[in-house]
Amino acid sequence: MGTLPLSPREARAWDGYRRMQGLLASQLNRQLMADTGLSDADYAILSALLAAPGHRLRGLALRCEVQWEKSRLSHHLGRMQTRGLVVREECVEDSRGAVFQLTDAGREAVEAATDDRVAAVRTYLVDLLTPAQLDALASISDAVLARLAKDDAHLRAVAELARGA
Amino acid sequence: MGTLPLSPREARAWDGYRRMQGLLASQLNRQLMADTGLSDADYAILSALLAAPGHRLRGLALRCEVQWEKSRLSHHLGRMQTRGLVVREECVEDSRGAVFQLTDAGREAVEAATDDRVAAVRTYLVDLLTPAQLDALASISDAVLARLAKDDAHLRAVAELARGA
DNA sequence: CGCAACTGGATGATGCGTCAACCAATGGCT
DNA sequence: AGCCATTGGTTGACGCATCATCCAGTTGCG
Repeated sequence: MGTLPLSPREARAWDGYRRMQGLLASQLNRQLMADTGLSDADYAILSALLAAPGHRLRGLALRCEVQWEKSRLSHHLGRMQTRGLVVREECVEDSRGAVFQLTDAGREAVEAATDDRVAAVRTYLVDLLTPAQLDALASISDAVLARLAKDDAHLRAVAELARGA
Repeated sequence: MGTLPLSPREARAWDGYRRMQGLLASQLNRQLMADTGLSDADYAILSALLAAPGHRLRGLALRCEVQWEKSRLSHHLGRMQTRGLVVREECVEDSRGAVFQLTDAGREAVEAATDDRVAAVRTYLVDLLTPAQLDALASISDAVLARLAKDDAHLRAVAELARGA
C-alpha cells in the first residue's frame, strides 16, 4: 500500500490525540486509584456488574461489556476475588461457565468511586468541551468503532472461510 | 464537590471516547507488533531518537519527548538495549546523566515500522474523518492537554510553596 | 570551602496484560 | 448413540508500568 505521509492537518489531529490519550488515561487512572483504591480496570468490571440485574453477570456477558480478552478478564477477576470485591459461582445452564457476583464490599467500593470518576471525567474532559465538540467526539468515536467492528467482522468471515475450506 | 451526572450528550461522548480509546490503542499496538516486532512504546522511543540530531538524546530530553515517568523510561531503555536497538553512553556535561543513541539495527527497525504505523493510523483514524472532524479532534486535544498542563503547573506551584514554608 | 537540598537516573518488588496452551463441557452431525 | 469441532474459562510464562527507594553527581548558600 503506497502510504502517503500525514498532511499537517492530519498530523496535528493524530499528534494531539496521541498525547491527550496517554496523559488523560494516566491522569484518570491515577486519580481514581489514589482516591478510591480502585484501578480503571476494577472500575470497569465493578460498574458493569453493578448495572446488571442481581449484580451478577456471566463471564461471557461481562466480556462483551468491557471488551477484554478472555484471559485478561479471568486473571483480573481472580485478583478481584482475592480482594473480596467479587465472588465466582457455578453456572447452572452451562456447567463450564462461570457467574460473577458483586460482594457487598464490591458494591460499596463502586458506589463510593462513581462520584469521583464522574467528577474527574468532567474536570478533564466533558466540562472542557462545547456541545459541538461533545457531538464531534461522539461522531468520531462512532466512525472509528465502526471501522474496528468491520475488521472484527472480517476476521470472523475469514474464520468462516477457513472452516469452509 | 456536588457532581451532577453526565447528560445524555455528555455520556454519549464519554462512552464513545472510552470505547474507541481502548480498542484503537490495542489495535494499533497489536498491528505494529505483529508486523514489525516493535511495540507502541518502542516506536515512541525510537522515533524520538530518529528525529534527534545524531540519533542521540539525553535521557531527560527523551523523557520530555515521550512524557513518561523516569523509571518507566529507564526500564524500557534497559530492555531495548539488550535487544540491541539502542546504546547507552556517558554524558559529558553532567556525569550523572545518560545519553542514548540509536543503533543501526534500531534505525532500520524504526524506518521499517514507520510506513506501517502511518498506514494503520490512516486506516483506523485519520482516513475515517472529515477535515472538520480532524480539526475538532485537534481542538479537543488542545483543550484537554491545556487542562492537564494546568494541573501540572499547579502541582509545581504547590511544591514551590512547600519549599517556601 | 563545606554542607544540605536537589536532580538524573537505576533498581527491585509487585500487579497488570498478552500470548499460547490447555481442559472440560457442549452441540451438531451422521 | 458416538464422534469431533467449538466454546467458556483457566493457567503459566513473560514483558511491561508503577511505586518507593536509593545513589551519585551537582548546585546553591552560608
